[in-house]
Amino acid sequence: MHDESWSPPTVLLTVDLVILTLRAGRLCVLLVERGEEPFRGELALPGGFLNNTGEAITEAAHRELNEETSLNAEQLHLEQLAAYGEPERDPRGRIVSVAYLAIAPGLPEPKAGTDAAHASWVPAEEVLSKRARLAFDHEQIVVDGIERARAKLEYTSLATAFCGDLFTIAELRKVYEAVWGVELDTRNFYRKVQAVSGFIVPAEAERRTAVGRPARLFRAGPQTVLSPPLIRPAPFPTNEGT
Amino acid sequence: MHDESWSPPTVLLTVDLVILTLRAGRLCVLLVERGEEPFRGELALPGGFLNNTGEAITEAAHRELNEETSLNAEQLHLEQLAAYGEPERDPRGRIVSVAYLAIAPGLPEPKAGTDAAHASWVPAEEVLSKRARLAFDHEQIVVDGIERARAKLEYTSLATAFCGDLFTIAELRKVYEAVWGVELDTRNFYRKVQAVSGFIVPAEAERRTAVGRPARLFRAGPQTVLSPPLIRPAPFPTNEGT
DNA sequence: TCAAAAGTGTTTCTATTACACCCATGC
DNA sequence: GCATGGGTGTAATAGAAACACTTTTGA
Repeated sequence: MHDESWSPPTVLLTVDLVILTLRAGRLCVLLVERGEEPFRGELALPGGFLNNTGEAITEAAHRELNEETSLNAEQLHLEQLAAYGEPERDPRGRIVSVAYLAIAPGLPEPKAGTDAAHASWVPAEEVLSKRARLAFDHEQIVVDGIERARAKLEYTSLATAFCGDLFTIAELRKVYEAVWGVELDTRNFYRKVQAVSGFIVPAEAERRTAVGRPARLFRAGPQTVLSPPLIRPAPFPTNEGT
Repeated sequence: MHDESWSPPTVLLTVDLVILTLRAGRLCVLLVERGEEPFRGELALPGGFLNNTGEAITEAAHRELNEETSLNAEQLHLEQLAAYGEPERDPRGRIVSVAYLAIAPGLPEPKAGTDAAHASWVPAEEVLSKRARLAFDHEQIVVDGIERARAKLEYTSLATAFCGDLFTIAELRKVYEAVWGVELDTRNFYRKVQAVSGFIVPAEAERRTAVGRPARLFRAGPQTVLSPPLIRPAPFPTNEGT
C-alpha cells in the first residue's frame, strides 16, 4: 500500500468550547470576538491550541474553560462533542479541532481571554437563525452542541448543570423550556420530574420570591441516567401517511 | 500566558473503526491481530494513519473501511464516534485517534489488510465481558461504539444498516434483539415497527424459508429519525425508592 | 395433517395529557 | 381580600404489554 519510508502527516490540535448557560430565561452560548487573524473581529467559539506539556485533550478543554469562565471541573459539566477535521476548515493549515460541550449555571458577564478581544453571551437563537455568523466551521459546532444538549436533557440529568446547587422545580422546568424551545405544563412537569427516581432530591429549605407561595428547593440527585426519560414534544407534528 | 515564540505541539492522527455486523444472530465486531509493534500479535481495531494527501478524517475512515470490508460509502453506515487523545494511549508518541462506528450487513470472512496479520469477526460479548483483551484503549472505543449503536437503534433507523437491501420484519427484530441483548415479542414488534411512519416500506416480494409461512419483504424507508421511537427495555429493573 | 413461522384481534395495564382545584405567601 | 405562583386530584386518552388465535407454507 505504501513504502517503508512513508510517514504520516502531523496536524495541529485545538479545542473549541460550546459553553451554554441560561440568561434571563434564554439559552445562550459564549462567543468571543477574535483578536487575531484569521477572522479577526469575527465571532468564534472560545478555544485554543493544545499545550506542549503533554496534556490530555480533556485537560486542555478544562484549561480553556477555566480561562473563560473561572469555573473548575467540579462546578460544571464538560463532555466531548466531536472532532472536526475538514482539510480547509482553518486557513492556517491542517488544524483538527476537538469540540467540547460545557454547561454552566447562570454566570456574570465573562472576562476576556488572552486572544479574545471580547467575550459575550449570545442567545442561541441568534446562531441557529444565522443572524450571528461565526468564524471557521464554528456554526456547525454550535448546532451540534445545542442538539447534543437537547437530546441529553431527555435521558440524563444534564438539566441540573444549568442550575445552581439548589433550585426549584420551576427553575428546572425553565431550563427544559429554554433549551427545547417549548412550553411545558407546570403541574405535569412538577410530578413527572419527581417521579424519576434519583433525579432530584428535596433539600430542607424553601425559596421565597416577591410574590406567591414559597417553592421547595431541590438539589441534583445521584442518578445521571433518567428512567423513565423526559420526552421532548415533537417540534413539528408527525403527520405523514405510511 | 505564553511568549510570542511559543508554538503548539503537533500530533499524529489515526482513525480506528468499530465495524459491527450480525453473524448467526450475534453482534460481532471486526478485530485484527496486529502484525507490527507495538502490541504485535494482540487484538486491535482496524485503522491507520491519516494520509498526507490532505484527506478529510472522514475520507480516511472510508478508505480504511474499504480496505477491510470492500464496502463503499453507499453500502453502509459510517459515523464519527469520538476522539481519543490521552497522552499515554500509544507508546509510539502523541497519537490522537478519531474513532468511527460502521454498521454493515452480514459479511463473509474478512480479508486481511496490509498491517493486519488476521482479521476476524469477534462476538461483542467477548469484548464486553473482557474475555477478549484489546490493544491500546481500543476496549473503551468498542464499548463506546456498542453503546452508541444501542442508543441509536431507539430513535433512528440505524437497524436497517445491519440488514441487506430487502429484509423481513423478523430479521429486523433479530437486529434489535442481538444489539440490545434482549428478547422482544414478535407480534408487538411486528406492529410497532410498521407504525413508525417512514421507517420501513413494503417491497412487492416475499421471502420463503424452509418451513413456515413466507414473510413479506421490506426495505428501508425515507425516515432516519423514528417517531415514535422504539424504546429498549430497561436491562435491570428500575426499583429504588426516592 | 402436522409443525413452524407469519400475521391479526383483543384485553389489560400503565403512562401521558389536560385541566379543575386547593394552598401559602406578600401586599 | 386578592393577586401570584406552588402544589394536588382526577378523568380522558393514548400507548405498551401480554397472549389467544388465525393464516400460509413445506413436508
